[in-house]
Amino acid sequence: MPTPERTTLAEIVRAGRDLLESGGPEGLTMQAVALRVGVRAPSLYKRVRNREALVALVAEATLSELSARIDAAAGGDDDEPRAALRRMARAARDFARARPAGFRLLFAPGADLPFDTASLQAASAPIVRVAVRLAGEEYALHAARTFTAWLNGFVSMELAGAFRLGGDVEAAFEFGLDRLASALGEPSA
Amino acid sequence: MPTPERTTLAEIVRAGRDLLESGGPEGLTMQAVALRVGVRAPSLYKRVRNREALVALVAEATLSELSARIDAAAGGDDDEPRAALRRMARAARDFARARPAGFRLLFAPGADLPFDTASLQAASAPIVRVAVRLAGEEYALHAARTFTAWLNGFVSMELAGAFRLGGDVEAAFEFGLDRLASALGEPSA
DNA sequence: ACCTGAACACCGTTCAAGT
DNA sequence: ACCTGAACACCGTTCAAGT
Repeated sequence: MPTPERTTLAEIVRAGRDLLESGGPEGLTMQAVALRVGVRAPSLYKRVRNREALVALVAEATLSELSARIDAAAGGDDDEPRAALRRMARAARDFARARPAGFRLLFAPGADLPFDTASLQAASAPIVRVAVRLAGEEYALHAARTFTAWLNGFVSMELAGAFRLGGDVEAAFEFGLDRLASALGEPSA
Repeated sequence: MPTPERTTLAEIVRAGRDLLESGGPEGLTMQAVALRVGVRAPSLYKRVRNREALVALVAEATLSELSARIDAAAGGDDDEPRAALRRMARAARDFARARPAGFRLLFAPGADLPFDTASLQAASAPIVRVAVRLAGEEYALHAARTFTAWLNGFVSMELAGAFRLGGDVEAAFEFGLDRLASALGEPSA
């Protein structure tokens, strides 16, 4: 005798994301997720292999949202590359502030969350595209990695509260953005 | 009737660091730590408030070791600043590879591990010192933050396995190092 | 075919009782 | 003064039994 489905995978992932933001990683329990979607914990295992797999799905959903925001900020290909870089950096930083726990999950996995290579590629694509225009084909990947590393590092440290020596953090962000944009565009020394 | 101490805080923290590296964050359990130092789990609470406090101590010990390595790599004040920057970056990257789980703990805390501001200051000091020589007093802090953000971001992404678009990751590291050193030394645009 | 209560292993933490 | 077993609350996960 079939029983009607009382929830969906999408609903479960959404509940996971909400719980992650409101209660951190340790707030993301199977019981809390189950409660939110109106089911008992054992039922979750019909849709998801285990908690780790659910966390991976949450990470992937977060990455794809970040990816979409960066993409939207990238602008057209006729745009000034430095302006595009600035918009993408702001978009990523704003996203990290809106979803700090989700952002942390992305590049700071407990063990190593293997997100899909395709998702990672989609997220990098707009950055690589701007890097091509800025640094040229040959150095585009290096330039994109340098920019992404700086951006991810800056935002992570900001979220972790690691900037505590005084000074204007906002100005430091602008400084880094300016200098990187210049540096990436120059011919190699 | 006093009982002789069967372990010490230092021993407990060491056990915590070892377990973190061998089994990740979830391998760092109170029971495993207790077993290693030859005591039962409840006894740990004589030296440590709870697991979270122990993790904070592990993070702080890791930060201070990283700090020492960067300091050792900084070299004398008569040295070429770009060479010093390169040595410090290598030292940090080597450290992250030797203690990946510990490194992850530093800037990717579950909630927000509040490490001691003094430790943070000690860790930044050699970088700020080189930044002064490279960028001048006025922009030293901005420059140090830009460099640290890039370094931390690059190493974190490397550890997380986020560089998967092909290309030479080693060369990307050198590229970033070169371009940053140049960019930070230039007068502001 | 999905859902559930019951059960199990495991973990963090407290506490009264030992020495 | 430190250490311990026992106990409690909580979590992830499995599974037989319900519909």
